This record gives sequence, C-alpha cells and structure tokens, in this order.
Amino acid sequence: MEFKQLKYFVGVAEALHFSNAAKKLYVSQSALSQQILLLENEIGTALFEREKRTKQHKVALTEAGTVFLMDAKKMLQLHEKSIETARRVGLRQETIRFGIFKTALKQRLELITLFTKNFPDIDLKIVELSTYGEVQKALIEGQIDIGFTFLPIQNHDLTAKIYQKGTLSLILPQTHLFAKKPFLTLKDLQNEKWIEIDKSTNPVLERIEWACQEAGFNRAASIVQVVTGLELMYSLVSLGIGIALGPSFLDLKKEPNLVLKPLFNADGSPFNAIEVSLALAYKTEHARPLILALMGLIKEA
Amino acid sequence: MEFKQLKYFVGVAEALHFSNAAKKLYVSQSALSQQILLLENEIGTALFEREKRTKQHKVALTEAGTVFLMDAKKMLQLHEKSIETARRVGLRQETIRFGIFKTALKQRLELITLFTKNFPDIDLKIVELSTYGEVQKALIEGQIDIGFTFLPIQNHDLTAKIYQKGTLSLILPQTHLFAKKPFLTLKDLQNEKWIEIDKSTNPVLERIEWACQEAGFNRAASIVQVVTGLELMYSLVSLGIGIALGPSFLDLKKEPNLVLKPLFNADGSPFNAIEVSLALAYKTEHARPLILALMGLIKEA
DNA sequence: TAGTATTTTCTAATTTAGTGATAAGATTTT
DNA sequence: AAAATCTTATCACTAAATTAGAAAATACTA
Repeated sequence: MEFKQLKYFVGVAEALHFSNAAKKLYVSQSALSQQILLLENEIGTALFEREKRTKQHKVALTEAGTVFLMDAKKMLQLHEKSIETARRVGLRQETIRFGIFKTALKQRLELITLFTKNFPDIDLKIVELSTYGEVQKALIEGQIDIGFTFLPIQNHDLTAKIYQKGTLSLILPQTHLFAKKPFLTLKDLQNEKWIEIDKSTNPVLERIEWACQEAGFNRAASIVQVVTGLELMYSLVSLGIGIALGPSFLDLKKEPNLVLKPLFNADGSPFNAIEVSLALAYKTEHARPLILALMGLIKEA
Repeated sequence: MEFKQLKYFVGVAEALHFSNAAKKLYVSQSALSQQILLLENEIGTALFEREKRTKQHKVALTEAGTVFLMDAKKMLQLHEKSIETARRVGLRQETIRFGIFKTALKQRLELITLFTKNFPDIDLKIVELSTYGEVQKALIEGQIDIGFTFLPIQNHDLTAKIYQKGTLSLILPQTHLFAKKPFLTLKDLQNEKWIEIDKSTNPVLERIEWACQEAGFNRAASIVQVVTGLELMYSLVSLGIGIALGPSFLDLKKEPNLVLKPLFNADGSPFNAIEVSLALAYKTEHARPLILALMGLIKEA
C-alpha cells in the first residue's frame, strides 16, 4: 500500500468515476485503474463495484471500500500533519535566502507561495538580483541558499532542477504584420530589426545567432539595441523599434501591445532546437535537508 | 513519503543503528540509508543526528525525529488496522481451498501460518494431494483455488510465482562414503544405485538423465526402485538400498540418518543447471482480489 | 599506523509506474 | 439493427525509481 494509492482511492471514491477522477488527480485513466487494482489485490477484496458496467457506468463503493475510505482519509490527514509538525519542530528559525531575478515574474510568485505554504515557519528572505547570472554568482559566493536561474549552468558547483521548460518565442507588437501569421519560421524574420537582451552571460543567446546563420541570414548585424531588462525591451518592441526573442513562458498579460508567437521549422514542426529552461539551483556542497526539500517542491508544479 | 520509509525509519529509531536495523528489516544497509535520507529531504529536516560519527557511532533522534516517530508509528498502526478491517468486512465467509502435496513440509506450514495470520477471517480449507501434478490438475478443474506446485508448469491456464528456489541436491545415508566428501560432482556418482521419485509428471526429473549422460554415465540403468512419496524414499536411502536426488530445500531434520549434500560442477562451481523451484499457483481465469492477495504474501517470505 | 566499525556514495541491474493505444462491455443515437 | 458513445480494463513500451554490493569516507581502538 502506498500513499499515492490512497490518494487515488479517495479521488475515485469521491468522484465515483475513474476518468473524471484521473483528470483531477493529473494521471492517466489507465494508471489510475492499475493502482486501484493493485490496492484491491493487496487488501484482497474489491473496494469498488464495477458490476461489469452493467448499468449506466455505475461505480460504487463496496462495503469494504466504505470502511477503508475512512481509514484512508485518516492516513492521509495524519500524513500531512506528521510533515507539518516535524517541520515546525525541526525548522524553527531556519532562514532561507531565495534569489530571484527580474524575468519570470509569474513563476517566482508561484514558487514563493509554494515555499511558504509548505514551510510556513521558516524565515524566507527574498533576494532580488538583476540577472540570473548574478543569482548564480550569489549562490556560489554563499549570499543566497537557493535561487532561480536559466539553464545551462556553466559552474559545476551548482545543482539545478528544471522548473519550467520553454522554447524560444517571438515578441512582437500587436500591430506587426507577422502578429497574425500562423506559422512563423526563423527565415521569415531575416529582414527584421532586433532588440536584444544583454547576452554577455547567456550561452543560449549565442545559439540564436547560429540558428539564424543556418536559416540563411546574419541577425547580429540587424540588432538595433541591446537592453539589460525586460521592461525596456517590452517598451522598445511596443514602439516598433524592433522585435525580440524570449522564453515561451513569458507572461505578457500586462503588456497589451505585445504578442508572444511560437516559432516553427520550415517543415511545420515546432521550433525547439533552442531550449530556454528556468531552473531552481543551489550550491551542491551546501545541500541540506531543507534546501533539498524546497528543491523537491518544484515537481509538484 | 512511503510506508516503506516509515517502516525503515521506525526500525532505525528503535535500533539507533543503521546496520543492525537493516538486518532486522531485511534490506541492505545502503538502501536503508538512502531511504532515510530521502525521507529527511522530503520533510526538510534531519530526523537523526549522525554527528559525522564524531563519538562512538552515535545515532540519535533529533527533536523533529522524536515527534515524527510518534506520527510514523500511528500511521503504521493505522495502515495495519485499515487492512484488517477492510478484510474483515470484505471477506466474510469467503472460502479458499489451498492445495498442497506431500513434499515441502516446512514450507507449507509456513505459508499456512502466513495465510491465516494475514487473513484470519477467511475459511481456509487445506486439500492434501499426493503429487504436485495432482495439485495442478485440481487447480485446472476448479477443485482448489490456489496451491503449491513445482516449476515448470506446462499448462498455460495457470499463473505461478516462485516461492522457493532450489537446485538438485543429493540425499545420502549418513554412513555413506560420500557423506563427508566436500565437493561432490555428478561424475562421482556414476557407480551408485538410485532410488527415484515417480517422474511421470515431472519434466525436471528427465533433465537429470540428460545431465548424467553429459557426465558420462547412464543413471536410468542403475535405478533400483521407483517410489511415489518422500517417506518411502527416505526409508530406502536410510537402509542403504540406494541414493536419491531431491530439492535443496528439503528439511531432513526429522531424518537423522540422512544428509543432504549439494552438488558441484567439475570446476568447483555450484551445480545449478537444474533448478527445482517450489511455486504457488492459481488458475489464471479464476483470479480475484483474494487469490492475488494470497499470491502477494509470498514475497514477504 | 594499521585495524575495526559504521555510514555514505557510486554503479549496474532489476522492478515499478506511467502513458497512449486498444479492447471490451453496455447504453444511446441514428 | 447498426453506429456512435461512454466507460473501465488491458497491453506494450518507455521512463523513473529502488535495490544490492562494492568501494569510499570517517572516526574510534589497539
């Protein structure tokens, strides 16, 4: 018996419907069926009556299922409570300095929420840095304990885990001719002017140049402005001074004049040769349970 | 967090010693360490103080570990209780007919104990059959629900799981010249007289003949007596009428005049070309949770 | 300084869980 | 009826996690 199976069981018991429960639980219906079967075969008795789907998709708890549901809920409650109390006792006055940089606004909020929700008793200090390169530097120098960064990481002293995987997307003014074109390729962009984020610390950005060379043009020559922050980039693109590239998970809701367009290869497949991944990182030698637990939280999102 | 980790944690907390706890828990010490680490890294705080083994191998619970221990025990209790009550409710008056045959006395006792301990409320009927071939027949014909048998199983309607793996061993009178020889090979036995269990239904026994042919002699010609049960075989071997072969897991404690000797290849490696495996089997199409749960119990042993 | 006891780390092998596609059972629609 | 639909179970494949065992690391003992 596993806690996962208990969660699945409670999910099905509440939905009384495998497919619907699977959606809520974020697993496939087949995985859900299998785990419920495993649970039943461990206990030795059916927990649900499927009745060979005799009547209208009737899934009902058996008598054994009914009594087991109560215990399953208790176990899950105790599971949560046990973690909470152990954390409260073990983490009194522990401090975590969490480094963030200016990109990825939505993501950092989500993660801070996740951190404080799961570890309400730690002293979480947010350290704002301007670029992800500075985050890496601060991690290595021990000024922060954990932080956001883009991949790849050059320094081997850091351990990172992908938080959000993205590809390169195009940032256009809504008024741009291409804003309505469904399949944009790199080649389509050969006559554009470009705004670029300072790339001194980002190896990914260099790969854009290579990709443009492959597509048959030299983008570097068309860069009209290099900026250091997203805000200025957004402004310049809005003004029509040029277009820009950025991670596909950027949140442009607050920039009504801009649109984020995915890129495609010539054959119509998504252009994902250049991966832009946002990751959470810590200095490997500073690993301790609390930091590893925070790292572990990202797989829930 | 997994129940397995909770069991391991309680084991270490009670032994306050990883290696000793590992033995009790029947896992390798490294697996134990890893699982405890994983648990600590999920909770986010250390549960044990290892103090970098500063003093005499001191393993102590941290404060967080102490509070977590109580919850862990509660969860494990609830885990057991939940299974018990679900079984009690779901398995009222269920009957299982368990087929056994005369070999493997010790093993069948162990398994019956395991069955009744885990499923105290089912009506377990032991059906004694004389050979494992009859057990297979009874399974197929539906006279029994589950039963012991030797592998391999010819009939594809049965599903089996190995309960105990063994090789062929030699059954000798204690007074026999070979009883003290450390490395017996098949070739050493070419001039012996043989007692043999009725092999009409056992494909494994035929492979003995092949193996003897390979070793350079014809055993079939030296068979002085074919018997149908172990008891008679033991008696005849005791009397010095011949020697016999049998599974290495036979229990000869009650036969003080007999010894069980492993066989070796000419190069000194153990002779395990012929596997004699005792398995638990059921008719595949009769699978139901209770039978699968009983099948599942054998991995605990 | 070598020897012993103990836990962690590393690696290869096995086992397990997950997914997507498909099958099977039963009802509803055409 | 036949086809479409809905639902759960099963299959085959892939990805991930778990295990044991060897070796490394750490500290105490003689």
